[in-house]
Amino acid sequence: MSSLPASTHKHSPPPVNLHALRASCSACSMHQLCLPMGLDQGDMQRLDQIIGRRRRIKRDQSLYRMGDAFDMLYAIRLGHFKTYQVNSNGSQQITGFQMAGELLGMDAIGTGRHQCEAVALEDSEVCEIPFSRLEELFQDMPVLLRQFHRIMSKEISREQGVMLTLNSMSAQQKLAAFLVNLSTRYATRGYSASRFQLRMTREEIGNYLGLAVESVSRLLTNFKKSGVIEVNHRDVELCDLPTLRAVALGNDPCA
Amino acid sequence: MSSLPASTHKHSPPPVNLHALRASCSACSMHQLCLPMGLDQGDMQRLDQIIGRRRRIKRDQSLYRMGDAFDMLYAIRLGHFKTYQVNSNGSQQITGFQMAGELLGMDAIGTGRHQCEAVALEDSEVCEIPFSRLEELFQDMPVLLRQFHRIMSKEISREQGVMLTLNSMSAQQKLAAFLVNLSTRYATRGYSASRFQLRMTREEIGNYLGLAVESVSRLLTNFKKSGVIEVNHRDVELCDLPTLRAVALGNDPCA
DNA sequence: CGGACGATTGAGGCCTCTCAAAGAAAGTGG
DNA sequence: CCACTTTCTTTGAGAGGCCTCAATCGTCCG
Repeated sequence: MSSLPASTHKHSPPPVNLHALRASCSACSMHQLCLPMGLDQGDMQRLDQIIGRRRRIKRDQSLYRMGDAFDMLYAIRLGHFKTYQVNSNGSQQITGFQMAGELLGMDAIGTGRHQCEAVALEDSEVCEIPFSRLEELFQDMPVLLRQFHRIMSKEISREQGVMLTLNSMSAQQKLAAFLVNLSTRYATRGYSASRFQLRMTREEIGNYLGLAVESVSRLLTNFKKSGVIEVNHRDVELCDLPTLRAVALGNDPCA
Repeated sequence: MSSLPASTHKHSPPPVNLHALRASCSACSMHQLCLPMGLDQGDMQRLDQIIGRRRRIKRDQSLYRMGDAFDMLYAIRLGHFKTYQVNSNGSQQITGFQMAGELLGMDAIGTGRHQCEAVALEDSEVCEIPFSRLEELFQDMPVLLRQFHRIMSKEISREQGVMLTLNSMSAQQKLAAFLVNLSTRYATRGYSASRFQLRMTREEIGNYLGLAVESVSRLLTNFKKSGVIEVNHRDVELCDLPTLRAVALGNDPCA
């Protein structure tokens, strides 16, 4: 970001035959989940025009770092990210795992600087959304503004849910809730609710949930032995989703 | 909210001599912290016009409940609130303590229903801000919109900070960080950073921080014995703020 | 004055962490 | 393609921080 002049928006529009390659919102499979949700064709094109480019982020690469100046929001087109804050000790605290269709960078609006760091969990792609230009669009496009508010509001709700999880659940409940949450989000995106790959390490899961790596590992093994899930490295199958949900709610059918 | 027809905005403007009583934004001591921050006189009056009334909420009374339809945001004029979600077990999880100048209800925008419950910790007053009318103002007042985004963004950041606190701090650190946080917020409002009253019970503090009441009590006693704080019931004095900050960061000068 | 609520203090137990080690997988360089 | 390193994961044993249970005390309020 800081390595580029702020002239991206001065690029002349690409020729029509390149339009598909440019990956417009209307062509994007995520547009029903993402910022353009609810926009008509015309408005979606206007949004497209301000989205500078799509950018590839390799695994383990940072999209932005703590303290970076805030210019852009990022919509994940493809792949997965984690966001984390850095503790006073220098250790990281993961605050969320984001997947395609989700927006990154909203926590930076308040101060103008990024409050956390976003790192790709696998090779990923994001759409860069210059925030000042987005603000201009807000003046003309109430539907877009409304959708933006919905997204920010839901992020607030999500974090409240995490607070509840962290504070009032046992380790077993936390992990069950985590798996159910992933399942739901994949289902929303048209993927299987019962089979998916974990994009993060056990350590990252533990960090997010406030558990030691060893606890995560042990709990996964326990779930496997109970027959609730099948797990092989990163591959997970939720064999008994109802039971897993029950565990997350604190009803332990094994006990 | 649901008990009133949505015709509040049809009220004719009050006579000028009642204007002061109506507690306009410009007359409010919180206007530099609250939604009207940065607005010029004219814009502030336009905002004033949509703010229906100020409403008194008695101690222990709900401002809104989980599942209530969302119409309004609320700006706290006076007093303190807690917000909490209700667990599957029926137990509550406090997600925040709010004081004058802070906005309540933002987590409801995403779904149109309140995701948590807000209860007054003492007799309080709020300004009711009809959200649909606020959205109309956004179209004409970019400065207001920007401030609104800043506020929402900061709420996201705040919750990320809480996640970090809950996950990676010892009980002692949590409580120290909690006291420092209150201190900072009171200082911002022109009150003493070192002497204030706790508006919440020990149990509510524990609930918020993920600690048992007994732990909170013990820790407060320890801090008192160490001479870092003075505490008498709800009255707290932070005698040694630097040390308290150090404790919050994980450096225990007593150890 | 008495009941309810909140706060404090003590004793004991459990859940989860820490420490330790080894196996498995993935990536690296020859 | 294989040896090597690094990273990730698993499993075991033990310790500790915080919770739970229980009782007492102080305060508020009807």
